[in-house]
Amino acid sequence: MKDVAALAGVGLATVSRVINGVAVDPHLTGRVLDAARQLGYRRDTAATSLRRADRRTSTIGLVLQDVANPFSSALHRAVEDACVRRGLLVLAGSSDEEPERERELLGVLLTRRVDGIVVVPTGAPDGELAAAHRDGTPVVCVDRASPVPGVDTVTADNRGGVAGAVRALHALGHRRIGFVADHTTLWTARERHQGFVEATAELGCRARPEWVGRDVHTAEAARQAVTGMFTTSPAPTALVTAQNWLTVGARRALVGLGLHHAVAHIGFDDFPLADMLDPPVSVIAQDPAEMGRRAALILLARLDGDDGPARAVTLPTRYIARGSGEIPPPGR
Amino acid sequence: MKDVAALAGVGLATVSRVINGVAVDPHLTGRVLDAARQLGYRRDTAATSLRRADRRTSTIGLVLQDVANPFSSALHRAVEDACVRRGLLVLAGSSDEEPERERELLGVLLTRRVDGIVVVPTGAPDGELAAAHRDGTPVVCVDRASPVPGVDTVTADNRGGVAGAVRALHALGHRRIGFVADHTTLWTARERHQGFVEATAELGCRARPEWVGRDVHTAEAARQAVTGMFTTSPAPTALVTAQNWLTVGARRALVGLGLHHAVAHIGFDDFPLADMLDPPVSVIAQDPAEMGRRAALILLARLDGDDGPARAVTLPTRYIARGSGEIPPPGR
DNA sequence: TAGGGTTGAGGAAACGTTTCCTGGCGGGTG
DNA sequence: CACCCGCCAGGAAACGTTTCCTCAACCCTA
Repeated sequence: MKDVAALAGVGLATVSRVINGVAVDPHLTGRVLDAARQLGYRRDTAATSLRRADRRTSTIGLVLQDVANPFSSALHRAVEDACVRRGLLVLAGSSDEEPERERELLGVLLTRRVDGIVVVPTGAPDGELAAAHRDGTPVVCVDRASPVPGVDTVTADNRGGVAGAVRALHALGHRRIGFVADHTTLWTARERHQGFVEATAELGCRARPEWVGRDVHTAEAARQAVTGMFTTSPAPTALVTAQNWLTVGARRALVGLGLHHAVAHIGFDDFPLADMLDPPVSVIAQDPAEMGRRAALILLARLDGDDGPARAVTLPTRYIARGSGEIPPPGR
Repeated sequence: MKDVAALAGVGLATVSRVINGVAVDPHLTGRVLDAARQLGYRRDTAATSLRRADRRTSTIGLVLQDVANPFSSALHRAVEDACVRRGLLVLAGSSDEEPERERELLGVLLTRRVDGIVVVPTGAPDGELAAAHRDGTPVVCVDRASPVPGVDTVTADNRGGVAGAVRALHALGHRRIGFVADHTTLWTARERHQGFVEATAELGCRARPEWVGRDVHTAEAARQAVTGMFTTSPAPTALVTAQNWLTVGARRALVGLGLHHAVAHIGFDDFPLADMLDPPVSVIAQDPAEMGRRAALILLARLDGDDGPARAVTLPTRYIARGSGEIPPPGR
């Protein structure tokens, strides 16, 4: 910058003004821009945000469960889209559901002085998250309830979604319904389980502990759990799986048992190619892109000075009937 | 930091030393750490990298085609994994195959003074990429050849992979083989097409222009192209699709025509659930995670001072026979 | 005991930028 | 014609760190 100023024969302040688009003698502006181009000048964001009055870095942090999970990457993309329009860059990382890693990641982001944070919280009490919120860095929790109070959240209607699926299965005549969910530490897993419990109770379905798998975290674990569930007697006639990978694992199990056309199955969260499996898989779809978009919009509003009370957006889920959920119980 | 120094009753330099783990009187260290904790002190990365001798920001940039594409997100994850171990943070963005967006993104990354860049280049001549390389910021191109010479690259053996698939189809008796590829601007699309052309020529297959679709960019476009291809006469008896979304589009087309068990089909690049379709889809698999890992390792080596000649790693592809590629031609 | 060497902490400069403040110049008015 | 006001560009301070340099204190040796 010093060199640019020297080459253009102006002061540093003028170069700064030109770079920042502040009105300046057009003649000087031209000289500065020429000099900058000639020297390949590039303003340093670190120094800029260090000195700037608002201390903004034009960067927001995004803490996902795993950038490679389709749900997460759709979310990532939606947040990115909302942010580029505002000239913000997204710093994304994977927590892998580990509270320790989440804290670490948040720490790094805060150290980088991000303007705001969008996080899919592991749910563990998190000092870093609380600190960020306390220090005035806007935080938005997506997909799951916030472990610290007073934070904006965007979640799906997990309970209602699962309950709706259970009711649909019941209406088809199913009375023995199995359920498989992720780690109990996860808010979504608990909510979905709760939705299942409430709906089955309300409908008077028989519930057996061996028809409910909890703390099932991978597709492979789901395959094993479902295989076990359907080789006991009596076995359920229908199944609800509470996460996309578990749904896939369950499909593998049912295909393996030759039951894929015999057992009704509804998964929570849509996934690519669900419509191309045999039979096509019915799902309770959430809209990760919309969740990301809403979260980003709230964050941007906070960055624009919105200091209203914490918002808690709940997005509806949508049942997509494709076939696997429309299989009647045997004998009907 | 000033406050910490005051509270601990030491100089700024001492606080800096303690924070950076430089040996200091254990008694003072304790006082400083206590004061820091008490005040919630957090060192500012911007200021740090501004002053630091090596000017390192502990951040690397990653420019992907689309963070939501499974290939990209697997790559992203692999790069992230390799980097966290070194305490580096990953700044990722989507170029959407638009050279303009790629330039913009690279510009923002360079302005942020990232330590290095991993990029899936659109292929358009890119001044920013060239500038980064020239200015000494290590750059590694993944998946595609670099538009600027002298840059490290990690690519898959696209040509060989497609040629192998064509040979396998030929060995099964297929003589009329269709091919669908992405935008001709993409290096991978050109390479894969080249592999197809070379292999068919070598084997003496009849080639018809209407059996080759190029510049097909979306799953829907692929569906239409393949539907058209298989409703002409004579139609191919086998099909190779050169990208994962095109493969999916082609599956939809074949299912729509009722030909999914009649036409042999091999896709380039594996995708989740390929094994669960009907029939399971045979693919030429590349290993995006390995590509990301290798790219990250090269980048880290460069950051460690490796200034050897540019490396060009070509990773082998692997044919995965699942069924769709093993369908013989009619009458055999 | 005195001097030199070594160790370790503090002060201040520097990193690249923005922003405040000052000073010069030009134009308008009395 | 002279004075005052306003505008605009330049100089310098400041942002939060690291690092160089200085200086004090201590120990060891002559």
